[in-house]
Amino acid sequence: MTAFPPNSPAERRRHKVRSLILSAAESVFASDGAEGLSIRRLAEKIDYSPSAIYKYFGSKDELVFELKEAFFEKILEKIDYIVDQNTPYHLRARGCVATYVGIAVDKPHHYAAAFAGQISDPGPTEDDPGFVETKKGLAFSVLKKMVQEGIDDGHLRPELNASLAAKSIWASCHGLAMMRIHVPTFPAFSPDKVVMAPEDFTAFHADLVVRGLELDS
Amino acid sequence: MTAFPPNSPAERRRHKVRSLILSAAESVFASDGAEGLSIRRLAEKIDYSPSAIYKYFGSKDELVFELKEAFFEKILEKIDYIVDQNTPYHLRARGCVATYVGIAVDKPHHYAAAFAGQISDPGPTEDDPGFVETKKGLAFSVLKKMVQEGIDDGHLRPELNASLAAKSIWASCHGLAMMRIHVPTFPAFSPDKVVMAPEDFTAFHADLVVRGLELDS
DNA sequence: AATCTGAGTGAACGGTGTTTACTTTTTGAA
DNA sequence: TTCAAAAAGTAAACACCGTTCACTCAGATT
Repeated sequence: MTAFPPNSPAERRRHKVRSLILSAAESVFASDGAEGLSIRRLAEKIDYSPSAIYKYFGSKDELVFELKEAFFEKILEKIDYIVDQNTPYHLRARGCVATYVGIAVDKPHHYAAAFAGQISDPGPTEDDPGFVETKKGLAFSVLKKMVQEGIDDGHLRPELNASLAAKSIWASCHGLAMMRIHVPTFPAFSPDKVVMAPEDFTAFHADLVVRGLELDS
Repeated sequence: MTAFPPNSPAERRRHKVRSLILSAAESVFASDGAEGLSIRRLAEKIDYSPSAIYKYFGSKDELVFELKEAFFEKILEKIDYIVDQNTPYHLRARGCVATYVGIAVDKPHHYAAAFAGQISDPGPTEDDPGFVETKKGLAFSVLKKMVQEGIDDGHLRPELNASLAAKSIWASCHGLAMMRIHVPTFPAFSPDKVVMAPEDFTAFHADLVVRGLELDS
């Protein structure tokens, strides 16, 4: 029905309106988040009726999902770029942490929303095989690859499992990002508001994370 | 106006209704989160009118805030108990991580909501001096105390700043907790769903975090 | 006994996401 | 070129939401 790239005039027009909706939504979402993004106000902004939007997106969630995926693709690209560089492992690792956290802090609503899906109440549910193709899943794969290289190079402890280690790193980065986003003055809150720029703290955090994996010296 | 503990019959009655609201809200909140907690349905559940609730709480946010604070007080208590034990530093540190993450996973809606305040868009805002008296702030102080002891005992690198180190640990724990909450199958997602119980992964994560602070051996 | 205070209520206000029935425009074929 | 079918767009309604306001009424105070 909707081919990409669009070749017929109809498809081109449709694609254009779709993009219009997405870009208007993007700007609102970036500053006000998902809660602040109202279908009605969005429609008004682009001079369409609210119901028109539903001809392009099945629901608000679906619209927001595209924004989140596009955002995480940007993270994926930057991480991928760093990991693929021909520099020592520990530099790349530190670069990943700084970049990841930096992007998250730069677009806090995007980052927080990207993880704020529904909360699974009970124990572990069955595995989601589609996760690996998610932007998040791909970003994880890249991270894992880097860790594996660190192990193979002899920089990291050989008994480490790359997948587990990467998950731990990811969690640590996620935590710092979320702290920066949700605790306004992190890491400089009272009582001992440490004199350290947020970027320097990120470097400090990265250092601890990397140290945890390194060979005992 | 409302004394505590209540001594007059009127105060006792008021306190009772207040508790009724809170406990009904607590059960809904625990299973459905803040979004799923509707003042109207809550009122219906306890056989009051929606407006009645506003005689006890200024807003839904205020009501939810009490639930979150009570929850984080529980975290604080447990962490405090562990830190004050007379066991080696590394045991207490690992215990803190496991306990913290365990509570968060056990009450995911509470934990996520406790951090899901408004997102501060721009750079660092001015410090919030009241943070230190928050339950979160108190929990941090306890953690910091433990790290300081680890440094003084000679278990951790002496050049470390206890406050910074504690913040890094906190962030790492927060990250794991949030991952467990928001990525349903973490840490066992595709493609290499590692055969490791979530609790064991928490222990692994704790190990890496602790290692990052330890003396080079 | 009269008054006043405060608990509780019903109805409304302004907002939300979404659906339905409808009109208008565009398309593609006879 | 005409005409039916498909698609784009819309207005109005549905079912919610948090919150406020004017109001009643029971219980405590004077």
